[in-house]
Amino acid sequence: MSSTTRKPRLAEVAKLAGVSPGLVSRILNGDPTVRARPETRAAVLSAIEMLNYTPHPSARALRNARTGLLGFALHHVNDPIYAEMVHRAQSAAARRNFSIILLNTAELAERGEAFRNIVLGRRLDGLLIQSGFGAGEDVLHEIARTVPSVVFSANPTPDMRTMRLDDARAAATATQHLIDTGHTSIAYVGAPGVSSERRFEGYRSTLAAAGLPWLPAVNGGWTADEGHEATVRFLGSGAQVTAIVAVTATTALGVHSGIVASGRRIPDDVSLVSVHDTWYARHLNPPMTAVTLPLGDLGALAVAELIDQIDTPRAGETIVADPEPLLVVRGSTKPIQA
Amino acid sequence: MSSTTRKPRLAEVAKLAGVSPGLVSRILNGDPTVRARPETRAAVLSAIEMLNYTPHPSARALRNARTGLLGFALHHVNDPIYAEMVHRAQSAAARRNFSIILLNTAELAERGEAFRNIVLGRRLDGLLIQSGFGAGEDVLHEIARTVPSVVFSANPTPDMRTMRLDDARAAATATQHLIDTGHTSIAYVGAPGVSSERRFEGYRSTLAAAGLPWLPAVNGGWTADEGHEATVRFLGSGAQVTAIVAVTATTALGVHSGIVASGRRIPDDVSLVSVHDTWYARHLNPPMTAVTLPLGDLGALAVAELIDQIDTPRAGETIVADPEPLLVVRGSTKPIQA
DNA sequence: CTGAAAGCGCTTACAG
DNA sequence: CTGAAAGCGCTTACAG
Repeated sequence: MSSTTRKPRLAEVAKLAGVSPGLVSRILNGDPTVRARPETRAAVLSAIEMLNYTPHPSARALRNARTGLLGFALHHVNDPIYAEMVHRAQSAAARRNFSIILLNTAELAERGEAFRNIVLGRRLDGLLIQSGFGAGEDVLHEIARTVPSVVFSANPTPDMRTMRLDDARAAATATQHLIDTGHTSIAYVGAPGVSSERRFEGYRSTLAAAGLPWLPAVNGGWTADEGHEATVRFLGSGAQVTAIVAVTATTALGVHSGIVASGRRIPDDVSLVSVHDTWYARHLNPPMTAVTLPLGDLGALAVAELIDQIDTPRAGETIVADPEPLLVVRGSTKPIQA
Repeated sequence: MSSTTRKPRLAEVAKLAGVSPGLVSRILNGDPTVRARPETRAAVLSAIEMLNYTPHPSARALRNARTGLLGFALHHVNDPIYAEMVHRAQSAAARRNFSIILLNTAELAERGEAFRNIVLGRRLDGLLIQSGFGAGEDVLHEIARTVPSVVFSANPTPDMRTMRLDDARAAATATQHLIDTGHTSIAYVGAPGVSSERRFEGYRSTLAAAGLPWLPAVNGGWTADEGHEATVRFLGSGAQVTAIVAVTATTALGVHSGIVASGRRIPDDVSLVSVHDTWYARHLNPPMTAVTLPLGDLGALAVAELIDQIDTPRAGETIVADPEPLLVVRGSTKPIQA
């Protein structure tokens, strides 16, 4: 049982190799000033190997004021869009010997104590923050100013590196597709938070530019269940739209089922476009037309960006990425006069 | 800019309160032998408050040989079932002042180096391991023996605390539902790994017990895309089944779309039951009948169990939880003679 | 070029 | 009951 064997320390490696602890440390960290004889170096390396030595991260962290830990503050880990993002962020971090700690935005925003304990208390090296999904985000932004951070947000936030997602443009792309295929009566199902407001604005302005009427946002929330309820209510109240733009992939799924539950057909009676594409979109019946934003890539990019920032601090508002939204046409939309 | 202000140390709190560092530490940690005068204690507390003091976790970790970090090794964070589990595990951990670090099983199994650096190197206090989904898991089990762990698995693994999911029973419940509603020609769409094999066995034995024929598992993989391809091939090859049991929620979605793509109707031509229920099941068209296993609860429970185990080590194979699979009947199944 | 020593910020036996 | 001191395992200026 190796479970009872204590882990070897640097000093033991040094003793075994017949050198000082300092030298082992220097070799381990690739100190360029080290000019140890090849056989000395080999002895150190083989001692490390022999003892299966691994440096103690807490000791290192204490010395270096670096934990190798990145926090990822999310509203919904179980949102497929962000799950993918987390997944990619984790891989990118691991490749650079960082680890990702999961943080819950709601918990953080609610309990100042949690924020203090976990974010400040853990001495995280950096923070990724999903923003724009609700109230209480001021707290998060405050945190973001005390530690290197990348914020995923529609609004470039002053004094913060933000990874911009062009919400408005994505919604505009979705809306334009519907206009291009002859729809003139188009609704938007949204959710609370700035992100949705921006998408609504993309929807509204695109319709306005085309000289078409727009409707106030139908409040659907960020989940499929909420999207479903909102859609059933909306269509049940006699709304005569021929097309809907949904704020995100989860909500869109609920809108999808809500349209069906209301006894209308997709796309014959109502066309549907989702902002955000995800793995399940193509498996729906009918498959969901969607606007792709490469959030997985952004997750990886944000980690790279964040680690760079930790190494060489830079301040200020920076738009790091701003990918072009891509339309993927599937079965949930069809031209109005077809 | 508080970003430049150094964080206060224990010693500074002590100075401000006019006591020794040791006493502050004792008060902070609720040492029961402390009998400080109320005003002394108050002075300490208010000094902490005033400086917004937070103990340095690396210093503590170094002293206590405890990091407060739990690793969660997963195959697919973006699988909705496990995303939910991670979410709940995170909450449960946060409540006990532990943090969850995301680990990728595939990376761990592939690169021994990653395993060494991250799992041993990080000195994680404990490990949650999703098992049964592929090859190379021996490495994981080896790790699990060196640090307090809880393994999610069908098979209680020797020398490990395992949180058992009764895969076989869940699949049996799904299959029995189909038998009860008159189906006699039922297929199973599976995936690689022990988990799926166990579910297959549940399927097979239930049919056998009913005197009905069973088919070899259709290999669908753990994703919707794979489930889709496998189903299209399977049905395209002229299979005459009237019902399918799918290994998990993601695969089931692909089977769903695969049936539709093959020109058959759900449930009129083919009924479909998913092992595992998830948030999107009810939003499909038609909604998916599923067998619920409370994986979210298990995630939370596993964390509690793990932390207990860290506090008071216990060894050996233990079946920690074994919830009853619950059938949720929705629109994707219907009686054969209806 | 390498070794000895101090110190990162805690906690806790040991004295008093 | 509380303080002074040692030590957790590293890293790195400082000597040599």
